Amino acid sequence: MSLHTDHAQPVFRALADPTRRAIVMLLADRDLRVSDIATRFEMTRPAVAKHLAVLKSADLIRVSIAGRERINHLNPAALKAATDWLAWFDRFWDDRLAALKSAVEKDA
Amino acid sequence: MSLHTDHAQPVFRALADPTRRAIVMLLADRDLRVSDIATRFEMTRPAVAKHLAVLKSADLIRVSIAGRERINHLNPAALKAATDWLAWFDRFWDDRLAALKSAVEKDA
DNA sequence: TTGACATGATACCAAAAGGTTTCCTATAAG
DNA sequence: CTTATAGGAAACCTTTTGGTATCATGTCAA
Repeated sequence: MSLHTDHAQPVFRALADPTRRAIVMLLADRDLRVSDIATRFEMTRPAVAKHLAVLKSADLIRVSIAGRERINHLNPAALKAATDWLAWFDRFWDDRLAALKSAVEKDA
Repeated sequence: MSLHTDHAQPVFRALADPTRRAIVMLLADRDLRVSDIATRFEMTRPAVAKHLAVLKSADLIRVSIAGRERINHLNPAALKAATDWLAWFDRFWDDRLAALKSAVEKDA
């Protein structure tokens, strides 16, 4: 299976931390600067900056520089790597497919 | 948003490790014992057992005991927590695509 | 030009994660 | 009964992770 070429690794790694998932959701709503994000969590700005670095390395966020400010915006397309990996298992828990499968097997 | 109640945490945490994702794929194919899995990786059985413990704690695998053997089988339904979290962003990049599309059309 | 602000960079720390080795127990098989 | 097999459990080690405090730098504004 081509899933063996594990390009989803950085994305799953990034999403493993609850703070980072919360940041992703924040950025889904609007673009934010590091310090904007930091005020919304009970942790220091450098801590948030580290989380952003992990998200960046997974290409989940992009940064545009405007003067002394760096605007972080979400790149939702990067989530596709994870979605694709998970989609491979759809056939297992889809009840309709399971029903169809047993029907087909019975028929055969 | 109800996603704030982060029940997806154990699943994302479990999927963050490439070995564990590989184990999940193995178990999608067939049920296996700990030592069966261990032979397929370049690590010891206790190491694999630890990975299985993480997967169990996310309810991604279930164990049935048969004599001295413990059969691990996948519980694909547990992946739904992660899939649902990611699905929240589907409409987001759908919107983006729509915006892109209209921009392109405007340009033409 | 002189601060104030936004952020990067570095050093450091404790805890968690991923492994290994070793040992113990329970069951199956000869 | 004795031995081999399956796997749990504990002790230990190293690297990574998530976080802090502190300092350096570039830019905007008075």
